[in-house]
Amino acid sequence: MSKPYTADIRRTLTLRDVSEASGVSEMTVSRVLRGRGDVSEPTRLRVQEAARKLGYVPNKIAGALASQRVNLVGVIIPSLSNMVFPEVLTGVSEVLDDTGLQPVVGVTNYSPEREERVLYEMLSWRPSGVILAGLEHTDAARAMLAQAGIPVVEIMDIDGTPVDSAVGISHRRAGRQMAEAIIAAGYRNIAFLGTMMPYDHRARKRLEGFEEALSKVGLALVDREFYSGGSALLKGREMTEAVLTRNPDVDFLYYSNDMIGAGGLLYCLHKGLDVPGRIGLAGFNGVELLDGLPFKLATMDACRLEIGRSAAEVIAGKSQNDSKVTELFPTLQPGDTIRQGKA
Amino acid sequence: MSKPYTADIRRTLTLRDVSEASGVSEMTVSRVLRGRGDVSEPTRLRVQEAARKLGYVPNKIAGALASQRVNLVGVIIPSLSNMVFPEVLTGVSEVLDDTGLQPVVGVTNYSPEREERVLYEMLSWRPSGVILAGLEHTDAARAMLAQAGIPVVEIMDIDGTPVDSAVGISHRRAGRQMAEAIIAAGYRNIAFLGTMMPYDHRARKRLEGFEEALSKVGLALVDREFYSGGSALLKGREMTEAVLTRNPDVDFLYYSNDMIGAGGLLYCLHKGLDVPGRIGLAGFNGVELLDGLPFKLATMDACRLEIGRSAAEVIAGKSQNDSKVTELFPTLQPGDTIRQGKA
DNA sequence: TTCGCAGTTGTTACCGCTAACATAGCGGTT
DNA sequence: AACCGCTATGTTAGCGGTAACAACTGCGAA
Repeated sequence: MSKPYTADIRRTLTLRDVSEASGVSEMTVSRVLRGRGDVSEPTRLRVQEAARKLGYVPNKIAGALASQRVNLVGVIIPSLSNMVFPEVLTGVSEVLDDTGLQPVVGVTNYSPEREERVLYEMLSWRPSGVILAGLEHTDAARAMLAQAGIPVVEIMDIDGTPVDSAVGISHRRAGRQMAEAIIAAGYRNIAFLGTMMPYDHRARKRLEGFEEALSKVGLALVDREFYSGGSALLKGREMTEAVLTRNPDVDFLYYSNDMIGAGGLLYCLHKGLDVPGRIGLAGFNGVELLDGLPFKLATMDACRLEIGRSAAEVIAGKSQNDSKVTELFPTLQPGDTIRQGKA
Repeated sequence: MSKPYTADIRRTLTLRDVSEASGVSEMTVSRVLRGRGDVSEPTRLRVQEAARKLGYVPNKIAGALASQRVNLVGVIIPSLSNMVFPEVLTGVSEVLDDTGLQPVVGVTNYSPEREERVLYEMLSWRPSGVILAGLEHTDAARAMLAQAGIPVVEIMDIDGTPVDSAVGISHRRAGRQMAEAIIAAGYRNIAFLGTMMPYDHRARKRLEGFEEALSKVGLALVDREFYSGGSALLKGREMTEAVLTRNPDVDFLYYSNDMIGAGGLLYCLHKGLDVPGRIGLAGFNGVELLDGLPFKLATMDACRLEIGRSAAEVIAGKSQNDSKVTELFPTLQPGDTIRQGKA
């Protein structure tokens, strides 16, 4: 294998090269390149021209060390294949874009140990702030966050105590709300279908809230089914089949996310079941992705974009919110899969 | 808003703190924390204990500056909401995980200017390598890459000349292959439905290859329809309706990606059209996401995971491949939407 | 003339860490 | 005893920038 990189003749460019090429001191070059004022127009142009011609790219490592300033914001999320986190990232980027801050993404795959490692790695770059999903972390991770001396925003969830500040929704409340809507619509034989991930605390909290609301009116889940891995759409289909075979009289299916819910919906439609008359369905998230489905699945949006935006605002110090916890309120979208009048 | 961060009393910890706490020189602490040998067992333990107790997190900025070594690899991709790039990232991570290298992701939104900015930003952190999607970049971006003196891998596409090395598939060939399969199956009135993104060069190349193969047998596209933005599933449905209304005799729909293809498929099924007898469909990518659909859409997988892996191997210097261009070969998955025997 | 002052440019001393080399300690040879 | 070679640890000099301050310029005011 050829390795031209180390053999490269020319050293890497430094301020000194630009300085020599333009006949001013390194300091002046530095000032020009950072857009600090107090540099005369002709000098500025000469320096810019020289930098451009040489193809100089500043060394932020040196810059950060000297200035004790790093324009990075760590964003730690469980997964990228979920569609919800990319959307959060979009919100974060939108806000950070005009602050000079840059998000750096780390992925944990829902593993607390991996989260700890990713966090350690990130903090070792001394970012200006950290945004991370969830309120549940290892003790070591919490300690690092507390020690770091930078703003920390825990996102998605507010049912718990943040290290510093939090932006999110109450998943417990979301589960409760959905249960109430389902009960109000007259469904009684309700099943839950969800992920098996022990570390998806938010799904767990939704289920807890859901069951709490059921028990308040003397109901309990008729069945529950869990999965892990694989294509969500397919799994939703399979799980739904399993539940309906086991319990043919189930009249509502509550899914832990929209993708498996969509799989279940396709299955029900395929089987010719009367949706939402004979059976109702609901998911969670409000993924735009599914807008093309023949039926709209009942869901609750998780305020993903807004969470990203708010979190970034807190980091950027733009937040007008004084409180350490920002609660957002998802709206229930009944779609076409919860019947409207009481049965 | 409260800002406890700057007001924090304790300075940030440095090697010196650990050094004092453990009674050895900073250099020895540095050696212990980096796992360099030549440190006696008792010293090592003492230092580790001190570091742990203080909650010391090394400063990689200083470390990188001193050692001229940065364990970061820039990965620049057009989008995260596409599901194909997260999968590439998975492949990259898998390989980098046991090399001590860390991917850092940048997103361009298919904008060359943004790509240039993101690249500049990344190079200013002096990464050990760069992986970026596509072979088309601004002149400035190419110049930076060439100057950087680090391995550069352009991924996804190999129809062109890479700055350094490339790993991907030939989208032109992929388009051609699909056209040949469609022609062989006896379809003749073929329409194309795709994205309007002027900078999605890979979709463009697939279409070019596709049309080339059509014209080779004296055929031409009967219709074409483009979209941008919105829910892919929904757009697929709408575009398909538009095409079939305009040209009721179209007997094959070639989509630039699986999501809009799935939308189209759902539309056709909903309309009760005979698929694949009366009309055939095909997409591109092989997204596992769609596995739960009632019909399997014909597609070609883009070797996403493998592309990520190979690219990372090149960066890590693990590639056994001597050549600068690694071509992967997608396989055509006929699914249920191309009829098998010739009509 | 002398001074002050704003605007511009240069000088110096680090930032926190590591490469490279220096040194100390120690048992074994000759 | 002098010397060797080894390992474990310390010392020194930066890495490439920037903060803070110093210095120089020209010009109007006193």
